[in-house]
Amino acid sequence: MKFSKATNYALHSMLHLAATKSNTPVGVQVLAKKQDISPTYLSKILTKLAKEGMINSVSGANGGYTLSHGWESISFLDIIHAIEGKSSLFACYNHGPGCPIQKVMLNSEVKMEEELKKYTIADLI
Amino acid sequence: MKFSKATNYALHSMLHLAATKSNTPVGVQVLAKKQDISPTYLSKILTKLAKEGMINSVSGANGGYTLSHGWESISFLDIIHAIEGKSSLFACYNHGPGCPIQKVMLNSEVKMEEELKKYTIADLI
DNA sequence: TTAATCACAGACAATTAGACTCTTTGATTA
DNA sequence: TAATCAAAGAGTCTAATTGTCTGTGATTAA
Repeated sequence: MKFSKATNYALHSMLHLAATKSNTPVGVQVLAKKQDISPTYLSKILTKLAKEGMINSVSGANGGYTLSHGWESISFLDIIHAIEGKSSLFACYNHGPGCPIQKVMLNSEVKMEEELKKYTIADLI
Repeated sequence: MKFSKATNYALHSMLHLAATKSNTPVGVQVLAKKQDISPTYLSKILTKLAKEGMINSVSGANGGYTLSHGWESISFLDIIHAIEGKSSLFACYNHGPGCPIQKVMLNSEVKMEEELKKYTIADLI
């Protein structure tokens, strides 16, 4: 029961891109070096964000990644969902539908998600 | 990023014990059969709960487990912590101390924990 | 008192998820 | 046209999860 490191890398990459005022793309090497991981691995993580339309990838020499239009409204929850998926954190196996334990667990999970929805990367700049 | 199955088994075992009105101990076989897992495995999970003082183990013939005195005040969070540990869900690796991302993550986690603290097994009876 | 029942502990095994690396491919542009 | 880049696939290594099997010692019902 932990957030994955990939989620950490994704959030920090987004923060880096947001802190970069200019619109010139930031290469995966730069982002990877700062986080001390391999470019190929980070590339995979960023591809997930790109598929969700949160960032744009620019191919070619001096290419890299830029934030997509409307990035200011991307929440923490959006980024987390892009990396970890959207399925709920708790599953009841034996009890049938309407499990009272699951109700409590889901309700608690929603409280966390509500909070994660409130914050955007833009709030940290 | 999922709660473990062990947590599910622990919560359901607690619910079963609480729903058993009599004070006679419930054997691990009974609890395991209902949840369709092996008694030895469930025994390991229940031992964790016993070490935290949430349940009592009764050895000998017709032994088993009973809820400990004061079980009504045991929260969902207590049970989850007993199984999953108490460390936080998110860790920042590269950024130094005072990472703004971590602040948001921890804050959100606290919201979930506050909710899990509100509910007890007794609330489900 | 003896045999059954139980908790408990430790060793072991299988499966899955996490955290990567390596290599190739294909697009873009300096 | 050669360098630079993203993207995709296969493969690897490790750790955690999810168990099972076996043995030991305590307790008690018969």
